Amino acid sequence: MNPEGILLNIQKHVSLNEEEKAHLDTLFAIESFAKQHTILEQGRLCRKLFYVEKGSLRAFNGNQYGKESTIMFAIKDWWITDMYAFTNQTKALLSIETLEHCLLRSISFDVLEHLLLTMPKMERLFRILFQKAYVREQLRVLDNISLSTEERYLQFLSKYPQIAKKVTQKQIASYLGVTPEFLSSVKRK
Amino acid sequence: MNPEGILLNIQKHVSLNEEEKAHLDTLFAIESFAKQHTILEQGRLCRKLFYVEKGSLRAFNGNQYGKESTIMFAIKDWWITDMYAFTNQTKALLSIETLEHCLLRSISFDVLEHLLLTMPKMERLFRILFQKAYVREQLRVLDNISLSTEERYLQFLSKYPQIAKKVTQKQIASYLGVTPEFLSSVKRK
DNA sequence: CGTCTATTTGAATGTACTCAAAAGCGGTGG
DNA sequence: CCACCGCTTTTGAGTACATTCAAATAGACG
Repeated sequence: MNPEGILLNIQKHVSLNEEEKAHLDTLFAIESFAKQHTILEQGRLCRKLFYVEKGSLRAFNGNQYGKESTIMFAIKDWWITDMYAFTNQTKALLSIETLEHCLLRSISFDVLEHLLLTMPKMERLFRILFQKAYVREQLRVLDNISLSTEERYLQFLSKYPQIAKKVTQKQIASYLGVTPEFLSSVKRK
Repeated sequence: MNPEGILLNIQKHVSLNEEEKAHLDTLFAIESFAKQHTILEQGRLCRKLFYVEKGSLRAFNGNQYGKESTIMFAIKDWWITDMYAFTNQTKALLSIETLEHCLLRSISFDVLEHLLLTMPKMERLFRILFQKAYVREQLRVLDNISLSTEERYLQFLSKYPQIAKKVTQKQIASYLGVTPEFLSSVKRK
């Protein structure tokens, strides 16, 4: 059991005894992926929820013209999946790719559903995580509808400096919802 | 106990026995507000979470120049608060006002926290609600960064036809993040 | 009926995109 | 270690999208 990994992170929100830790450790599979690997492809069934122990990823939607919109980045200690498709067990709206070598923990929909029903602490954990995730997305919506591109860019840099270091300008542009050319001209300002 | 109200809605997600229903019914206060009443004012402490039994509301952020950005509307069976400020028990980023006469059920932060700790079914309920809310906001972010104003307007109409009937053009514009003048010209198309 | 606000319209300006091309940069192979 | 390749980033010109401001029109409400 990695003392720096998923178990320690879970314990930031709920307490676990040794038995529970051992049990959870068996439920989350360990998966390792090379840089530039697509772990979920848009259109496919989304079966797993991932926790990032090492590395970084990007979730994005591609439209019919090839334009990509980045929904989220994930780095160490973040959870990532296409939550819409995972929740409804339907075709993914998003693709998720590694930006570097990644060490992930994964849990399938069925195993998670069973875990939630049998371990109230996990309902609490995910209630807390989803509550924070909801607040985060709502604040991003507020940024999107109320701030200028320049303000949103600066906000992104100050809010996620660790992510900003790992991703390209083009990927940040697709997260902000502008073209790379325009983001470049905003920086020039 | 209103058979059409909050208890029935909760039971769409978790089962409740008579005792639990009676208990919950006492925890959610009944509040009635006139049209155009501000139930939460930006800058004030956000103490309560509301459930809408009747009526409709709007949550919005006003900036220093008086420009308003609408974060959400709520109609019958929706929950509403400034979730950021409620979660952290800090000053509200949002104001919430009634759009018509409203009948609400409310629960304070402290009572809810205690309820979550003592009644696992409520952790499950709110886990489910926050999960859906997270997905909804994430899809809205995707719309915001990937669609044109016209597409987002049509999406809003088809996704929330009941809301569209109750709100002004100006309020829809502030939800989409454009000026009322521009929304008007988009409709003219 | 009169007042207040929402909606529409239009002109002028600023913001953002498209397309094309040049410049920068990292990785790979010779 | 250097040269080349592919991709990212920058730059610029032309066009489309969106805002501001002002004024006219339409609707809602007391």
